[in-house]
Amino acid sequence: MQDKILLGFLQDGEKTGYQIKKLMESSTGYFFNTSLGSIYPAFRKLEKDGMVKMKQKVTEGRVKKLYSVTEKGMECFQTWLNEEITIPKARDEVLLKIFFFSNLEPEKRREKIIFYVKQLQGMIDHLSTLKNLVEVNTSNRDEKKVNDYLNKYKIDAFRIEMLDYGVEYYIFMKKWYEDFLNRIDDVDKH
Amino acid sequence: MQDKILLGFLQDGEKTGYQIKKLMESSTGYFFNTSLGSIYPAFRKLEKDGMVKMKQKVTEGRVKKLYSVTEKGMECFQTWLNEEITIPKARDEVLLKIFFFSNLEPEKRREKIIFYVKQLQGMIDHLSTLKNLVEVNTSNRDEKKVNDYLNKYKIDAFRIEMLDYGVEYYIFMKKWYEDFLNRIDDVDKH
DNA sequence: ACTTGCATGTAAGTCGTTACATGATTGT
DNA sequence: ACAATCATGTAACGACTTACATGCAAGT
Repeated sequence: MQDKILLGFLQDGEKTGYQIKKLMESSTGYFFNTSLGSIYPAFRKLEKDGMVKMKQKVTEGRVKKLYSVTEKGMECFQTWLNEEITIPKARDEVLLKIFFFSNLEPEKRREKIIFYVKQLQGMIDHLSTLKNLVEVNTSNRDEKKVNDYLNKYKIDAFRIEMLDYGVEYYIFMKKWYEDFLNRIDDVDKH
Repeated sequence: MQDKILLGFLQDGEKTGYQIKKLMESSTGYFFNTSLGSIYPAFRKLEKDGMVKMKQKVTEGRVKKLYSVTEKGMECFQTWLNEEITIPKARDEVLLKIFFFSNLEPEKRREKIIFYVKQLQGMIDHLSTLKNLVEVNTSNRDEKKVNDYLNKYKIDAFRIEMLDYGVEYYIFMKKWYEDFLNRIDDVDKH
């Protein structure tokens, strides 16, 4: 999957590993983010397999390794995009803790959930801000400015959709945990 | 995390690795499920670290290795349960594909989403059935039967909550993807 | 006789992280 | 001068999966 995200980010032109890391942080960050320590070796492997080609370039005294996707890499990426999509495992540690919540004192349970709801609110705020930022920058009358903005951050309709999904997802979770808190409060009052 | 789920399942008595695998399939399965190939080595490590102790028992000609949690294991599990809970990364491959959806033909995009929505419905049906099964079995007048049932599958209020979360979670996703489908249909009509 | 389920285990491989290491440039 | 950011890389480690390997018991 690591390799697919790299090929994906190279679809609109050559980039360095560091650049991709920065793009990831500002876009896929909330659901997918990989460390530089796994990006660089991944690029080496992709190059070995003929999926990407590397071009060294010296800019402002710095040696940069620009990677671009090859024909073979394009095919590989398309194949992956075309594969049937299946439900992934949630692998959510929070759910696991709640599954074992009977082993924790009632007070502590409440504490944990209240703290978690606060964190979820923070995430909602953060993603909403990002989404608003995009909306403000794209509602400008100056079409050139809008396009420059969209291009700089590689934003398209689907990437905005992913921001929307993030907001809605965390709103759902927050609501569920708030209701859950009410339910366990009722139980504990007995 | 692997080790924590094992310690968690041992909280209500000694079990074999195989038993835990079965319990996982019928309870945490939809959000957490590990293979036997990682359960057995994990138990060995836990034993080496003094978290669990093993007792060999011969039942019906079969040699079983029953693990039980030690004092140290109890502490370790409690510490884990008490740690502040933080938002985990979603790491959802589906989101990643949609992020790169502009590289796929509009028709294929629709196909993928329609297929995914069907799968989500299947998941909703599956978890709803499980939840109903629990509800039917616990609405019995015979209290002994109810307790036997709850005990057999190690069900408590929180484990039922986790089933509820699963149902609600997949309903949320299904709705979002259905709305998403309508939105991309509108865009493609231009 | 055969398949399914119970029960355990190992080996190879994939995937990813953190920590360490280096060094240049840019802003304060 | 100093910190932050740009830019790349390696080593050690952790977590987990699949495939392989074994063997008994129970049901059909």
